[in-house]
Amino acid sequence: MPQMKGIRQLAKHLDISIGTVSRALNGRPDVNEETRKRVLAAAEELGYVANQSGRSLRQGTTNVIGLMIESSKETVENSDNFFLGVTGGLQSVLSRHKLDLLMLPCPNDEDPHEYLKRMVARRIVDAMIISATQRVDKRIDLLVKAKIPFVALGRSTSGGNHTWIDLDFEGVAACAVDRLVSKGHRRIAIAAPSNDINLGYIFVDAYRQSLERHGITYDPSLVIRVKSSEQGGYQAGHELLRLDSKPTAIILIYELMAIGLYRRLNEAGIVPGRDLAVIGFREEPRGKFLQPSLTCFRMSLRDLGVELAETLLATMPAYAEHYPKGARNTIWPLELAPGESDAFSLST
Amino acid sequence: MPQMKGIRQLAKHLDISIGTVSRALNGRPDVNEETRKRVLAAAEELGYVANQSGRSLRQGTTNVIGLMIESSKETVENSDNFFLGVTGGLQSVLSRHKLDLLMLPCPNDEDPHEYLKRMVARRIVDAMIISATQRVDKRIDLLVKAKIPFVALGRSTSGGNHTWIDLDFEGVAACAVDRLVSKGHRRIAIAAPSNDINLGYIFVDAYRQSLERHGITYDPSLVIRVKSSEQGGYQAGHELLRLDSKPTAIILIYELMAIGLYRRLNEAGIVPGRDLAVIGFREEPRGKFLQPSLTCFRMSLRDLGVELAETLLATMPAYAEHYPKGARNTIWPLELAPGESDAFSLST
DNA sequence: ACGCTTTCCGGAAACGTTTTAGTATGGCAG
DNA sequence: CTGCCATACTAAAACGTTTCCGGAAAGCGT
Repeated sequence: MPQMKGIRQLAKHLDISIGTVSRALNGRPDVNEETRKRVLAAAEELGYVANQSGRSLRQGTTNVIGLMIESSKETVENSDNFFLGVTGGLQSVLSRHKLDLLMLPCPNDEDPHEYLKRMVARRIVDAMIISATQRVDKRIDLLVKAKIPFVALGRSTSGGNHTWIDLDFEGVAACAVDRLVSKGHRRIAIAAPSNDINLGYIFVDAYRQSLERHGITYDPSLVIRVKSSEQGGYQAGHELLRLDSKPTAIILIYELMAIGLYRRLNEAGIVPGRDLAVIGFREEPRGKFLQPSLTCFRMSLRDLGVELAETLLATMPAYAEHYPKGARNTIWPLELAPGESDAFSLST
Repeated sequence: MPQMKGIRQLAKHLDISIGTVSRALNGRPDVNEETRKRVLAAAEELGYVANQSGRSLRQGTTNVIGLMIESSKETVENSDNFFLGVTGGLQSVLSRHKLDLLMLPCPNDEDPHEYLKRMVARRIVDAMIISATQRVDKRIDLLVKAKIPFVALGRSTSGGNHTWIDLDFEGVAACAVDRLVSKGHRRIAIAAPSNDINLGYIFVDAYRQSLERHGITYDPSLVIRVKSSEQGGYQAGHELLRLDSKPTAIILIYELMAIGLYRRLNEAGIVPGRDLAVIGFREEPRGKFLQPSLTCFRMSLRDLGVELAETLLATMPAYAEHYPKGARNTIWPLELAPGESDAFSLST
C-alpha cells in the first residue's frame, strides 16, 4: 500500500463504505466495536490521516487556534521570549482537546487589521488570541462581527465587553510607588513609551493614583516619554538629569530602557541603587543581567498561557461546558523580584 | 449585503457564472477585462475572500509556509527573539508571492516527529522550514518521503542531501580561538551544551581544529559539558576553577551561560577581562548587558530570514524559476562584536 | 456566404471529507 | 404472524472552490 489517496482507499481496502470508516475514526456511536477496531488498525498501518481541507470544508471547523503576534522591530526587542513562553502553557491545555496552536505573525509592513481579516476569511482557525491590543482596536470589531471566539491579550475599549486578559499594571505601579515612598522618596519619575500602546496610559494613570494616595501631587514633568528601547532609556536618563528639581527615583516601563539609563547615569557618575533608586517592569530576559541588578517584576509565562487557553475555551461553545468561567476579564498579577537598583533610601 | 455565503452569492449578485467569477479573481487570461473589473469591485465591496478550505481542497495547495519551532524551556530561554526576528525577513520575501507564514510550535511534551507528521498529513502547508535539527533527524526523512519542499535550519546527516542553512560555527570558533591565541592564550577552555544538539559537536570540533592549526594540542579536560543555561554557566565556572592547570580563557557556546559564569567568577574574586578572557557566542539579547560587556558574535536575524525564504522558494517547483539558487547548503556568517570581557592578554 | 480562429462565458465535474437519510437484519412483544 | 425498535451499515448529498470542456458570438480572410 504505497499511496494513501484518502478515505476512499482505506474503505476499499477494508471493504466497507466510506461513511462507516469516517464514523469509526471520529468515534461516532453507531458503529460496531469490532469494525471500529479494524478501521483504526488499518488507518494506523497505512498511515492515514484525514485531509484537513476536506474535513473543514464539510464541517466548517479546523481544530486550530490562532495566536496573532507582531514581528515589528519593537516587538522583537521587547517581547523576546514572551510568546514562546506563553505557547507552552497554551498548548498544555489545548492539546487536551486535540486542538493545535498556530502562530500567525503579522508582517510588519502590513496593517494588522487587514492581515487578521485575511486570516479570518481563510477560515483556517476556529478561534483567535490577539495580542498587543490598542486602546481602540479594529481587530476586535472584526472578530466580533465575524463571530469568531477570541481572547485579547491586553484590555481595550473596542467592541463592547469582549473577553480579555491583561497584566496588572495598576498593581505593579502601586507596588513600585509604595516601595519607593516607603524608602522616603517623594519625587519619583517614570519613563513611559511615547507611542500609542495602551500600556503606557494605564501605567501612568496608576502611577499617578498611587502617588496621590500617598498625598504626593502628580508632577507631569516627571513623566518622561521616550521610545521603548535602549536609546529611549538613555534619553530618559538625559531628560532626568536636565530637570531643575531632580527626582530621587525612577520607574521604567520597559526593562530594555534600563541599559540605556544605566549608561547615561554612568556618564554622569551616578550609581543606580546608591544615588538614584531604579525599578523596572518585567524581569525577563535582561533585568537581572544588569549590574547592579534591577529591581523589577516577574511572572510565569507558562501560567499566563494556561489562563489564556482556559479563558478562550470558555468562549467557545463547543468547549465551554468544561470551562464555566465567570469572569470574562482577568488581571494577571506579577510578583516583585527585588534587586539592588532601588537600594537608595532617603529614610534615616 | 450582510452575509457573504460564498462565490455563489457573488456570482448571483453580478449575474454571471461562478466559473467566470473564479477566473476573474484568480487573474486567468480568458476573461474580459471589463468583467474582471466588475468582479473585483464587487468582491471588494462585499468583502468576499475565497474560503481556503474549498480552495485548497480543489487545487491541493494552501499558499502557506510553515515554520516549525519548539517551545521547550531551553528553547525559550536561549532562542529568545530569534524566531520573531527571523520571521520579519521571511515574510518580506514570502509576501511578495502572496504566501503566508505560519509558525507551528511543537508542544514540548510531544515528539517533534509525531507533531510534524500530523501537521503534514493535515496538508495545511505547502512547504516547511524546520529548526533545531538534530544530527539524525527523522523529520527530514518524513518530509522527503511526503515530497514536501523544505529547508532545515541546522545541518543534518539525515535524508540524503537536503537543503539546509546553518550558522557558521566553524568560523565563529576559529575567530574566537584566533583572537585568543593572538593575545597569547594557550589554554583555552570551552563550555559546550551537554545535550545532543548538533551545534555542540560542530562547535567543539571546529574549536579543536582551530587549536591544532595553531599547534596547540587539544585537551579534552578543557571541554566543559554543562547545561545551556545560567546554572550551566555557573557550573562551568565551578569546573573551571577546579582544574589543576587553569585555563586563561574560555569560550561560551550560549551567551546565557555568561551570567552564571560571571557570578561564579565573582565569588572567586576573578574579574572577566582582567583575570580571564571570556568570549561568548550570540550577542542578542543579553550579551551586551553584562558588566564587563561580553565579546561575542552578531548577525542580522532579518537577513537570515530573507536567505531562508529565498532558499525555500528555490526548492518549490512553482516558484523555483525566480530563485535559481545553485547552492543548496548555506553557511551563515556572524560578525565579531568586540566587548571588554576578552581584554585580558598574555602578550607583552 | 463560408469556414476559421479568437474571445469570452456557462455548465458541470472534481477535490476528500462528514453527515443525513434510508435500508437490511434480527430480536422481541403483542 | 405482524408490528416495532435497535443496531450497523450503505448510498448519496453537501461543503466552496477551481478547472476542464464545450459553445456562442464576433472578427477576419477568402
